[in-house]
Amino acid sequence: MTSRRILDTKYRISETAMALFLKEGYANVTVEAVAEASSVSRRTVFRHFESKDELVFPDHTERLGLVERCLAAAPEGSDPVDAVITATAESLREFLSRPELVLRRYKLTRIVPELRKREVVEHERYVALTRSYLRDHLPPDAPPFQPMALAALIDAIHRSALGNWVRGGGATDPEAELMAGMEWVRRMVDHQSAFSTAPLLLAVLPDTPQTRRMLTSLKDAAEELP
Amino acid sequence: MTSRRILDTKYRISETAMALFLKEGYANVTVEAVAEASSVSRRTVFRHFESKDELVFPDHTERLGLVERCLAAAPEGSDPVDAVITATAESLREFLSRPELVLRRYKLTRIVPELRKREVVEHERYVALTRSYLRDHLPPDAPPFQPMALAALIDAIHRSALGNWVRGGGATDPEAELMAGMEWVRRMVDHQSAFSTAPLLLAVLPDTPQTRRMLTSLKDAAEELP
DNA sequence: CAGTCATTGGCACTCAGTGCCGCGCAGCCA
DNA sequence: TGGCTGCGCGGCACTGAGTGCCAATGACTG
Repeated sequence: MTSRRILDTKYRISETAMALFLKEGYANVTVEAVAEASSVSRRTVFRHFESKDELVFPDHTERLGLVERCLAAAPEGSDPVDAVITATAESLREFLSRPELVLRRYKLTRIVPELRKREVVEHERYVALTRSYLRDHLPPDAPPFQPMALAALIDAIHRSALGNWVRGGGATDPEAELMAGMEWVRRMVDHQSAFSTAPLLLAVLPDTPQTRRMLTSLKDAAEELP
Repeated sequence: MTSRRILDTKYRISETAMALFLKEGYANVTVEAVAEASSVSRRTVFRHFESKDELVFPDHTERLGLVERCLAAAPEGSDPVDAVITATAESLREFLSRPELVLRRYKLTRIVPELRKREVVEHERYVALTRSYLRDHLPPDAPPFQPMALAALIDAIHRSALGNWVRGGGATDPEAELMAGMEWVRRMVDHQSAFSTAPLLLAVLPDTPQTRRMLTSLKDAAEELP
């Protein structure tokens, strides 16, 4: 286990680094300068961070562990897609618990291509986790691309909700957006499986105002289902 | 326009580099060594490639241009999702036109984390392209996460098909897999939009052998539609 | 033949990242 | 109190990626 004291200095270094990057530009700030501003040696910076760009993502490995624990804690027989959705919601909550960090990071990643690349790689680590979980827990008769597709889909919605929140300066409700998106996913997956396995009963009706009204009530009723 | 002569030396350097990386290990090969083995100077290597890891992805910028042209060539009123699917299929075909490059790259990216990261970043450039296209061409009443979600989904299926092909040593039919996955996407999206906009007509029927048979024929008929 | 553009080579320089060693400062035991 | 141990840190030297600058070579044009 990593001690609290180490985590403190790690976050301290990260904060001074991000402040410097924002003020002077990422390329214009050497690791040496970060070390000086943080009152540590250059060698110590590289003990806490693998590389210069990681200075902007001090929380990521922690969050990855959180998601891993979430997935492992899911009950045995439960729906794997639900488990991934829950873990994603947890990850989003964790993100929102450090709003200043997320907002400053956003500013940096929009400006500095190097950091944007790193952000993409970090997200991939997270997607890889959920993907392998889905691979292990999805029914074996599912199409082979489903684990990869669903993991990418869920991550995209996660990023979209978080992105809208950050772009809006904190005005939106990202957890609600996430849940709305996840409903979309759930419904799509359910529709899919309904057509392949469940006993669906269909009929063609004349297109009259009456039948249209019936359709509308059916649609409304369907959307209110759990 | 880049001249053919430049492209030739570029690919020549890339090939000798990949051979060296496979033989001696990525970290053990300096750019200096690549330059020597390619009979060019170190400076020239860095004129053709931005960085050492780009040596393994000499075709990527080309392919990105291909996708861009494909999307731009899509007819005005056509379905944007179809346009993206077509462009993705084109990109896959382009991939398959260099099987040796793809297979060697796969070996490298599985072994070398650095190169895997770079691969992820390269894919993100492609997803960003389709995402922004979808953002511009999807109907404005679509959910805000749809561009991001669909782009991620389509790319995931693309990667899955290509990945299965590479892992299988060239045994599978990636274009068929791609199309199957895209059918899945299309059906999911259509179900979704059918429920929200199109005049769908539904009725509940008694669950009898007759109605079940009718359902089966309906389902088969629906799957044969373009 | 002179001039221009494109491609390359060579050189020097910055800086990220690593290995190694020694120091200081806890805590722990006698 | 004194010695022992382990962890976190600083200092230093070194490799190698990536860049800027200028000169040289070669092809193409008027």
